[in-house]
Amino acid sequence: MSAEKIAATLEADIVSGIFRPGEELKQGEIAARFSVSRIPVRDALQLMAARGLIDLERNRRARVIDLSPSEIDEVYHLRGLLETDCLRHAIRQLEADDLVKIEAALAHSSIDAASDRWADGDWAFHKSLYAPAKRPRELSMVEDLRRTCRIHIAGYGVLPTLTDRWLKDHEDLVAAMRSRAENRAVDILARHIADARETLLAAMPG
Amino acid sequence: MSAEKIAATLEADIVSGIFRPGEELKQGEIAARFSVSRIPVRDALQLMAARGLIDLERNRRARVIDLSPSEIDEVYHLRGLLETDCLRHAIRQLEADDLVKIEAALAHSSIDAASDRWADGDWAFHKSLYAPAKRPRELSMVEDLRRTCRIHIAGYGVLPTLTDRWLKDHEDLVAAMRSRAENRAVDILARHIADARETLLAAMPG
DNA sequence: ATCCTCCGAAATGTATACATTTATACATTT
DNA sequence: AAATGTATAAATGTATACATTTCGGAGGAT
Repeated sequence: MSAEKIAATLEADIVSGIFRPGEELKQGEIAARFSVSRIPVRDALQLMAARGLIDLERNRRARVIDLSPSEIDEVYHLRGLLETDCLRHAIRQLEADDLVKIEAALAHSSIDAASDRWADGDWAFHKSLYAPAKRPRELSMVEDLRRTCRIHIAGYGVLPTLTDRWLKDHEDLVAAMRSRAENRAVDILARHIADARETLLAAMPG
Repeated sequence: MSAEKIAATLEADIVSGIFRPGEELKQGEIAARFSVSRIPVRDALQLMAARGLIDLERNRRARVIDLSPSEIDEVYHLRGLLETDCLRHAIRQLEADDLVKIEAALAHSSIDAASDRWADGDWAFHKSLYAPAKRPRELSMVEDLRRTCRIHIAGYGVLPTLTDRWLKDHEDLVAAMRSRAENRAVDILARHIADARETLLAAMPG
């Protein structure tokens, strides 16, 4: 079991809420769990820190990130900025087969909407929206920000309330994209993200 | 010598152009240079990878990042998006003592403009502009993007041509901030960043 | 009761030794 | 001459052992 696989397994545990924000991860326990020495575990922890899943300080135990409401607020602000920018440029470069993939992702995410995999489907859908912009670095930054949100959503046990509205937003987004209505699509997306922000902040203490 | 210090020293070498884009970093050589084993060197390399200085692949040597012109283009686009956003929010929350610090940073950066520390002074100045926005995460992302640019600027031996214009932009930015002219300040900054983009791209092959 | 101080247990950091994978040079073939 | 295959050298990955630092509770002073 190599560092990458250990990191991937632990990441799944964190975004699914098994490890919650602020929880400590001990090198020795992880090493025992995967039957390896602490060396590859240390590598795995550094990889996870690079992806923003945990905080690492020298000589201190690793901790799952635990953001304050104001930090969460900044993350959602950045998501609004970057995701609407991706969407704008996606619409400007949209081609026919892009829409086919978007429709497929929409259908897939609708099926998963009520299951515990809703977050995976949601990201796959949004990723398909942003893909035509061809901005790999920007997309990767969005992915990091969304992962940060997801860790807290899972950790605080937030269930998507308003699933109906959430699904309708997705459908409206696709409709706006099909008619190249850039500003309308951006407005829908901005409110969509603002709604998600409210839902998480409402569940957070402090 | 701990991982953090090794990483800091190597970072200084990379942003100063001693190690150039694409150059390989071998664990053994670094370990010998700092008189430590390869374990803390591996930690240092992971830290550097997290900050975007090098690329790390399993079983392969670490390499200083080496972006294509189109990737550089995306980085400057992101800088424009994030830095203008920081500037807007800074102006909206600007207070008297913020301007004092900005003036000081401007004076300092003007002194360093002709020396080989011009990039440090430039970042210190821009950081003082964005600080009033109180967006630590956004500022950190800007810092990462700027570091990426700086590695290539140093590696390709780009000297700031147009230093006069560059300094005038800084003065104009401060003037615009003092009069809370949000749109004017954003326009100056956007062109300022676009100029930097052109200067680097012109020096890059391909 | 609350706050220090100190000490032992436990966790992290590092060196060494060895295993595994990659890279370089050279021979062989087309 | 270019391309392919192979062996040797060199680099990276990991386990173990030990050094260093932190954490948590016992004990005493306020």
